[in-house]
Amino acid sequence: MEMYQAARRHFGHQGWWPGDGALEICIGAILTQNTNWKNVEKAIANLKSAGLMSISAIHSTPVEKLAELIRPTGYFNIKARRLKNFIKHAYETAGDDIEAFLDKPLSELRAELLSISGIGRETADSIILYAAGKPTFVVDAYTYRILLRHGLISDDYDYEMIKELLESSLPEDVELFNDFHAQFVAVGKNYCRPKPQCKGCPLEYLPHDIHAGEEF
DNA sequence: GACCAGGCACATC
DNA sequence: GATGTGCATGGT
Repeated sequence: MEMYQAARRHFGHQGWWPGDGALEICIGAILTQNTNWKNVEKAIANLKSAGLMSISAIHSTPVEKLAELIRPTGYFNIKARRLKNFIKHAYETAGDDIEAFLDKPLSELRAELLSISGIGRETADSIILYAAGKPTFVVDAYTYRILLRHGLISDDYDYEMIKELLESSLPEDVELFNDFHAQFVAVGKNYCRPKPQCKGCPLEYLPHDIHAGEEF
């Protein structure tokens, strides 16, 4: 919590997800896999201008055409398939109604998303938190790196362990989970690079010797 | 030119 | 279960 407050003082409220509507958030979550968000924005703009911002429209579009439109995100062939997989599942279970698709208990939705090829844990949690508005903590490469550098986890922590640590250390609150993850990304982009460049990091005064599992 | 970016599935041991 | 590899564009 202390870490969140320090970041928030520096960056302010982030107001994520940068996207418009639940379906666009789901699409963005898939397209941003291992990819800069700027490239995702271009791809989403391409989809929009092609009139492909509904489940049914994407469902009836050939995967080759989707691949061409999302080219800027990299991995475009595989991501086109992943997007189709997600859309096919949503279409078959909820038709054109993304809200209806997302409207189910968190654990059920998570299991369903994870069963789709191309939706892993981070993508599933991003969809659950930012599109469905349910309290799950999104762990990403920045989260791992920042917690590691602060000695809050060891390098053998996997995704579920980090998620558990954060969720058990914080009040279960959608707004908090939402903005905290956004703060992790803001800190990570600006200060916590793979090659350490921690100068000026708003978290740098925080103690680095706290042991994992303790409140912070 | 090297390195990085809000991962994931699959092969192999 | 852990480790390695392919996927690919665009910015610094």
